[in-house]
Amino acid sequence: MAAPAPNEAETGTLHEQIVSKLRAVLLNGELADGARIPEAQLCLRFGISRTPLREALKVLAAEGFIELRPNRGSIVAPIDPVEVGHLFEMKGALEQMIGRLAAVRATPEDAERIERAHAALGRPADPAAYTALNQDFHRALAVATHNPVLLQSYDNLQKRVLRLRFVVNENPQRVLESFGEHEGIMVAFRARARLDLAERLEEHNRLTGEAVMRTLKGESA
Amino acid sequence: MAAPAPNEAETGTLHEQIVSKLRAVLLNGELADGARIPEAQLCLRFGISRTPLREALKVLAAEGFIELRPNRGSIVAPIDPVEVGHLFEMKGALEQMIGRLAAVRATPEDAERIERAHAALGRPADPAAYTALNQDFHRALAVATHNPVLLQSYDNLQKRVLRLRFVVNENPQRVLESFGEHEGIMVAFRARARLDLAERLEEHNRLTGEAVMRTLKGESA
DNA sequence: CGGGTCATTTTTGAATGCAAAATCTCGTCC
DNA sequence: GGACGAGATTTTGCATTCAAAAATGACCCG
Repeated sequence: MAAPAPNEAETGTLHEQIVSKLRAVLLNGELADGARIPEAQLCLRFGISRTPLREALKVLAAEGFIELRPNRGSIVAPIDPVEVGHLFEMKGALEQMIGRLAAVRATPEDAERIERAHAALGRPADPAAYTALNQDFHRALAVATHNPVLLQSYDNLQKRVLRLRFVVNENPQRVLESFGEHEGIMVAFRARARLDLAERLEEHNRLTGEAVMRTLKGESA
Repeated sequence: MAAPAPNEAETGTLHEQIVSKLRAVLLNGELADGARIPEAQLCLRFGISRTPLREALKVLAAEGFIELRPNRGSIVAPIDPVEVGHLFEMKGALEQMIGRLAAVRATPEDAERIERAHAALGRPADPAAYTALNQDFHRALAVATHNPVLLQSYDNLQKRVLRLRFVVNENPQRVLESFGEHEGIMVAFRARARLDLAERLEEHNRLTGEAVMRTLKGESA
């Protein structure tokens, strides 16, 4: 109940709602990686016909969550370790930018949201909750840049990374390390030290990415 | 005939082709900023029915080229100076990343493409061609990062910026300055000086953005 | 019993149809 | 002359339908 943050609200056009719901289905891991998308079933479930559902599928495909195979239906985009590396690399660039901008632009309200998200993360409940709270925290920093173009791109990357949690279970050792890094990030943020914050965020992202990549490689081997 | 580079090829699924063609219509300035999208007309022109066209519209809306107004049709996304600032800011982060990565990862073939694109830009033909050649040049650098996630995001930003050329005619003074900056970029690239290249690309982008913003403000005033 | 072929069923992609909403038209009144 | 509003017209959004492609599986033959 604490963290409804990264989910889109029930608002907006019907089309947007369908896109959100469909994305949620993918992010909840209801459909295995590489699984066929059950169009008919989802239509039933959402109470709509195929036309609007397929519109949503095309959007999600453009966002990288789904793969469209001509005449052979859509599948949940399979996780490709090479692509995961690229995702984290790209996210690194955004994290740096977030650090530089958030330090300068965060309003008192932003700062409060960030502090709260960090505090919530400080008392880790179950591992499943950790991932969500962690994303809330980082997203709060992204919001503080007040750049919606950046935020949209960041959200997309975060969600694509979020899918990985079903194939690489969170590494407890890495989670512990994260807490220390988060503290450092907060120190830099509170001091509004832009370059320091940027560097810490970038490094935190890099370390997380490396841990994920190691696990990915380990599990495939 | 020289520069077919940034346009998607005639390949891919039918859906992708429709998206490309539609994007081309928008980028060619056939439809004024804020104009209603003539669904029926485009269906005729592309020889398709409304269903696949509307799928493409949703994708372009998600990419930021179109605005969907419930029950009131889609319009060409109006140019908002604030958003333009955000676009350039975001692009700045990517340019930096491109500099750092391209310097290290460019293959000899990449280098050759970059040199050619730069040479083509060196002998400026008409102003319309300049914008396209300029984008080719910068895109060649982005390609040299060998990161498709980055490239896709970069392409999207470039295209959104490209639309501006119909509202802010290229400033000759600024174009001249660009040549110098491009030379500097090439020097850094040939030396594979990652930080120098990153900084030059970032600055070049910033200066371009500032020039565009000045023109935008001037014209609205 | 395994492999391969052809008919059947299912699924996909796109055109068409239909109800609801918005827009336009034109006559009326102030 | 211009503002208003009822009715016709167009446009939108979605459901439905239809042809073509792929998946299934029944059958045959070696």
